[in-house]
Order: sequence, then structure tokens, then C-alpha cells
Amino acid sequence: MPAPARVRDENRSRYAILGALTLGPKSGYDLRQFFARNLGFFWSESFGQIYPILRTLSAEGLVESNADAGERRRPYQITEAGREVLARWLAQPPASEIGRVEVLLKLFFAGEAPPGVAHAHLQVVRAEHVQRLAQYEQVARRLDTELASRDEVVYWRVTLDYGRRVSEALVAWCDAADQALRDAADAP
Amino acid sequence: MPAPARVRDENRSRYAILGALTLGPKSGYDLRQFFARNLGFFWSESFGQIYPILRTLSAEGLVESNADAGERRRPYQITEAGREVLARWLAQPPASEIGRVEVLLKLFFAGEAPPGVAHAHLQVVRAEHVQRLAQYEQVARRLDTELASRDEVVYWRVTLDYGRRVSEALVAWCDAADQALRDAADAP
DNA sequence: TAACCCATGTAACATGTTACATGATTCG
DNA sequence: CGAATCATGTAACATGTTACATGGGTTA
Repeated sequence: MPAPARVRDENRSRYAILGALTLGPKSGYDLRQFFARNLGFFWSESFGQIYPILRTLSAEGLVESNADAGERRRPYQITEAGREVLARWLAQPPASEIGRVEVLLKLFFAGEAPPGVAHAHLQVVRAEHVQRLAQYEQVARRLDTELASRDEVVYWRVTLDYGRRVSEALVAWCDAADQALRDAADAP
Repeated sequence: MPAPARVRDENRSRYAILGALTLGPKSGYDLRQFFARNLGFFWSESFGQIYPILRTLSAEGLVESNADAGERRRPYQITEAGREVLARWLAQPPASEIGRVEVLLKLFFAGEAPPGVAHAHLQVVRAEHVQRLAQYEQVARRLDTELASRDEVVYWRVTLDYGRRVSEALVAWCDAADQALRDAADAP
């Protein structure tokens, strides 16, 4: 018998999965797609997390599945107990982000790198956020049409707006930073 | 004999430590403080990482220490080989950030939470970034005075500016999001 | 001398991704 | 039928934090 995959209470992936299931029953495969398609830039889950967590959530009675083991698809749905556990977590103050921003590490020490490296990195970051902004516009259109009537749409718009504002700020930052590097190179 | 702590080439903490050592010799304790004080919002390292990594870097000849084992302080300095390895890493394109933003997860599913939760979360985030902005101003003053003459200061300013712009964008986002939630509550 | 910071280090745990194994189904 | 995709699942690895153990130095 394999050791039961212990999953602590604080594990955020648990709650991400419970949250996704409030929008309708989903299999492990569906969950993966849900995160990739709807929250890709802010959250992701891999199969290596999803399947074990679904099993423990099921053992705890927070989700359930009608499908028998071995069946082709095993969609899970959230239980009433699961909704309560989720609601409690949602109400806790959010942990502050202590992100590790690789490009900033590379820029901070860019004096050790060949010249031009900082500029190249800024171009990469800029292009990425320009592309994100385009994708956000697609999502915005969906929120204004097919999803506009849903109660939760205001929360989804707010989430989207976070992404838009951050990406806009970072595009502007890339431009300003590039200019600052040029100025410093001109007047040494 | 304990199994040697394997540390892969791609481990970013290695390079963060090498980078910090380009600014002068540092012990494990110093390194921890260096990250906390200078890069706290963008990068952090814990002792559990620092000490084992210092040992492997030393075994690889990328850093060295004059102190004997057991001495009170063991400051390490980067070697020429270390500088080369670091420079190679710095020149690689930065990995794109696939951050997991807890507050966005909580807002996305806030329809499942008691009313008022979203508002409370936004206030927490707002306060945090207002505070960050104040700290950034302190750093800005140091960059304009004692550190102004250093060659690398332009890179440090750029790093700081990233933080400023993101925090400013997020304060504005909190205000706008709060307003949007109020509007939605008024006109249901 | 007791309390507190400095400093190094380890072990246990938590969390997460990647790569693989396996097989069903669909579609050209 | 062969290739691609759907779908579940596991094992190995990578990375990281937290909590603890240990002891030297400083100062009230």
C-alpha cells in the first residue's frame, strides 16, 4: 500500500481546485485546462498536483465523483462541505507576494554581464507583456458578451484588470529603463 | 557520510548568491541580510538554501573562503571562474514569470465568500503597496546620495523603478476594483 | 550571569514540475 | 490502420521554507 499523499490544510492548490469546481464538475484533465485557459497568468496547476489532491479531497468528503475507478473520465463535483471549507479559506487575508523576479535579478547584476544584455532582456519582457495585453483583450470581449450576465463577472473583470494594469506598467517600465540605460551609456 | 546535496546547474539561488558576492565577500549570514535589505521584494534566500549552496559552490571552485571550518565567521568571495559562470547565466534570456497571485485566486472566486471579503482583501493589498512605495523612496534617496557614483547604479535604479511602477499600478487597481465592486452592489 | 543577538548548520517538511507509463478514442 | 489527442496516474527530482540544535560574543 503506497503511503497516503499527505496534503496540509494550507496547500493553496487544494483551494484552487475547490474553487474551479464551484463553476461546475470537472475531471483532472478539465481542471488543468480550466487553469491554463482562464487563470494562466496568475495561477497554474500540473497533473502531478491535481490527481493526488483530488484523491485526498475526495477522501475528506470535500469533492465527490460518481464514476467508478478505471472509468475513462472521472469528473468530480464539490460537496457542501467543500464549499464551506473553500469559503473559509477565501475569507482569510491574502498572503503577500514575495515573488522572485528573475529578470530583476539579472538586471541588478547586469554590470557583470556583457554589454547589451540588459537591453535584450528588456525587449523580451516588453514583448511578453505586449502579447499578454492582446490576450487580455480577448478575455475582456468574452466577459462583455457571453459571460456578461453572470453574477461573478465583476470579480472576473477585477482579476483581468489586475493583469492589464501590471502589463501596461511593465511595458512602460521597459521603455523607460531602456532609455535610462542609453542615457547612462551616452554620458559616462 | 551524508549524501552530497546535489544542486543543479539551473538553480537560480546559486546565481543570486554569486551575484551578491560580486559586491564583496560575504558570509552566509551576510548574504541573507543582503537579500533581505536590498532585494527583499524581488528575491529572497533562506539559510536552508544559502549554506548548502555555498558549500557546493566552494567545491566547484566558484567561490572560496580563507576561514577554517568551525571559525566564527566564514566569509566567501567569488572566484574568476565564478564570475564567468555568473556572466553566462546573466546573459540567458530571463524566464517568464508564471506567478501564483493568491489574492487574485481569492477574488476570482469571491462569489463563494461572505460579502465584504473582496473589499477587505483589496484594502490589505493597497496598504501593502503603499508601504512598499514608502520604502522604495528611502532606497531612491540612497541611490541618489551615497551610491550615486557607482557604475552599477543605473541597473539598481531600473530595478527600483520596476517596484515603484508595479506598486503604483496596484494601488490604482485596488481603488478602481473597490469602486467596481461598489457599483456592482448598487446596481444588481 | 542572564538575556540577547550573531552565526553556522541540519532535518523535516511542503510544494511543485517533469518525465514517463498506460491505455482509450477519434479522425485522417 | 496509424497518428494525434484525451485522460489518468506515478516516480523522480527540484526547490524552497521552517524549525531546531549549537555555541560564541556582547551587554544590561
